[in-house]
Amino acid sequence: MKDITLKQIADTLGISITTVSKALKNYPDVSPKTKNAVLELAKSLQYTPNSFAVNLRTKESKTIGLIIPEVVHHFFSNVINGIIEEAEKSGYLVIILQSNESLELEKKQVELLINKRVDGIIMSLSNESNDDEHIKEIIKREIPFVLFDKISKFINCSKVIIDDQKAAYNAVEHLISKGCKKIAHIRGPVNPQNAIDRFLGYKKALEKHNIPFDYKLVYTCKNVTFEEGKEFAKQIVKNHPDIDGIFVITDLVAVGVLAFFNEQNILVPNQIKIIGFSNWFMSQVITPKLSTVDQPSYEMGVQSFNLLLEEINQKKISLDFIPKTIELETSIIERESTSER
Amino acid sequence: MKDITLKQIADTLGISITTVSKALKNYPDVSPKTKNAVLELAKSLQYTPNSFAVNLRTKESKTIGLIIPEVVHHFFSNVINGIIEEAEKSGYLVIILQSNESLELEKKQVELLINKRVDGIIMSLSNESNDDEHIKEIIKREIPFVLFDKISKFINCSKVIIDDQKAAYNAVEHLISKGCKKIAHIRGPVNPQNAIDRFLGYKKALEKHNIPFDYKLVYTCKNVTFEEGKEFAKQIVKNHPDIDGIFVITDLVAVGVLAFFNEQNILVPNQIKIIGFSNWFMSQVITPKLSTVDQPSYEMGVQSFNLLLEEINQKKISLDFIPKTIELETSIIERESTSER
DNA sequence: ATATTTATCGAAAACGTTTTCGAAATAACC
DNA sequence: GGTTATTTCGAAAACGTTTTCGATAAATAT
Repeated sequence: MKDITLKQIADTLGISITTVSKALKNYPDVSPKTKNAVLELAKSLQYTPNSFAVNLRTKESKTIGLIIPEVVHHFFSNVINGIIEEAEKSGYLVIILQSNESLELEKKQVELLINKRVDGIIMSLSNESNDDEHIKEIIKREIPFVLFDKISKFINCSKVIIDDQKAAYNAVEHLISKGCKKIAHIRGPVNPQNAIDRFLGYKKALEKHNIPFDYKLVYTCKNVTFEEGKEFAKQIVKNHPDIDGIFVITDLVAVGVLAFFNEQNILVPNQIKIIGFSNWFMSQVITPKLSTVDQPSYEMGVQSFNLLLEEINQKKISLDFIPKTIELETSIIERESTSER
Repeated sequence: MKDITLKQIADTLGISITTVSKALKNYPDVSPKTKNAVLELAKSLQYTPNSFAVNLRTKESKTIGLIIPEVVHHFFSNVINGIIEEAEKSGYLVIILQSNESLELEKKQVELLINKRVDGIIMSLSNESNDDEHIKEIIKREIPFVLFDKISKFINCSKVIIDDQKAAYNAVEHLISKGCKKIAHIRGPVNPQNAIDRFLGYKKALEKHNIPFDYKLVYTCKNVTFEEGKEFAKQIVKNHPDIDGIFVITDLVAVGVLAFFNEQNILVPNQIKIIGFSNWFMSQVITPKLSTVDQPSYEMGVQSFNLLLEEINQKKISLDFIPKTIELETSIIERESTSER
């Protein structure tokens, strides 16, 4: 059961490898008769070109790499979905690697992909990551490169993002419009840009509506987990029993907050209103249903791939490619956790 | 910014490509002096072998393919996680493709991976899939192949599974031990083996405890969604108000059931007890906390890859490989939804 | 008729590596 | 001294494709 090669087709047909190759690729300089003969034989033999040889010859593998903090995550798994499906439309396959939010591991994964010689890399930075050496290496080697969601402002490359600051601003303003006077913020880790921006949006909304900012009302997640949500909720009611609204960095943590309030029979939205971020599927399933900011995760995947593809194709022609940034729209989804009463 | 090749190292050192290659691969027939020179230069030039050329020459790509019904799924995303991490330990990368529960798409994905000449394929069958042509093609081509979770009994290949029938039996017996007398089953689609086995386990447990089996108490999911869970819960209370226990094919659907009961103020576990399957993270977060069957998803990924690796290595030596089946343990996780009252 | 265009083909180089096998040089032996 | 082992190296083939470019034959034009 050996693989069929051009040579075998050429030999059985008594023609050259060149002609066979040309026939299969529809070159104009092969007669209809021989072309048909080749096509027929190739089909009956189930010939498929040896991709290893094609890769070597064409210097591309029709494979891209994707590095994300974690696969088991409602947001990222939806992005994966978008990337995989969009890539397949253009004949690209996707290799997925995780950084587990570790800079060290992220570096290793980048190295793996570079050595693998993927045609491009899509990435969302780990919490520890900024414009480090491994990223510079990607840029230096002129490997098509797109960042999404968790980006760094200092990296000059194509990006797919949302306006985290504006989205957060809107979320907090939503709380205010529902009558909240004292609003806490459970924010993401200190480093990632999106956590910073959401925090800034929170602060800005307070200022805008003349609510004094109090850094004691800001709680900072380390691992962004359900458990952290529960823990911070506990601290919030203990330290600031008069708080009537919380803006939470992401739905998973917000669900933790809700879980604690449910246990303690603290009424949401009556006593405290909660708004999350990212519109996780589960947030409309729990009680009370969680208000949130919709972040188009699947669409982010689609756009990220298309941006990468553009760069791949552009760089085949000329190396001077101007990075582009696509900003996707978000929207407030109002549910029970912020209803008026 | 051209890639470094063996030839360049050879030329600058005034030696042959052969010797450079040997030095890098630690062949015994190269003197310590030249070896060091090569190693040093290679390092300073950041040489990495061109994987396209290596693939062509060695006929392997250190890449495997993974086909699953869907990425955005608590069970499968955990399996992905296990496979990716385990594969990386052995220097393998993973290409992920989805079948979206469609046989047609699954066939296409298999074809893509075969043409890509991956070193092996790990797969969980779509609901529509049995022992079809595309699977036979994998076997015929002697591509290392592992099925996990959603398998077919008629395919002779390595497998990683759980004993669905036994697990379901235990789940239903758990309900009975908690006092349930009339137990409904929301089952998976008709075709998949695991849905069949779980149904059989349900039936067996009833028989064993002298509870008459009534096919009217079996509800069959089409899409296995949250919404279906809600809908079936509605039907159940309407058609059989005296039911006091439900065994649900998977946690997501069971959460739907709980959501409906919450809305209707039907008390769980007091009026009806519920047990799910697969131990989704969310099931311990909702109210009431869902009892379930723990299915080791991450471990399934790890074992699947290791089985595949075994087959890959074995087939390098000799083509007659005897498929192996690994059966992983499950356990009942008792939470609020089946507590005594 | 010859000159020129057009249609059809194939030789050969190239992509970068791995590995076999033989050659050369050196060391060891009697 | 010559013979045999040992060490160290490199030529060359092979993996299977793509593409350039030149060659031949046929068709058209002059």
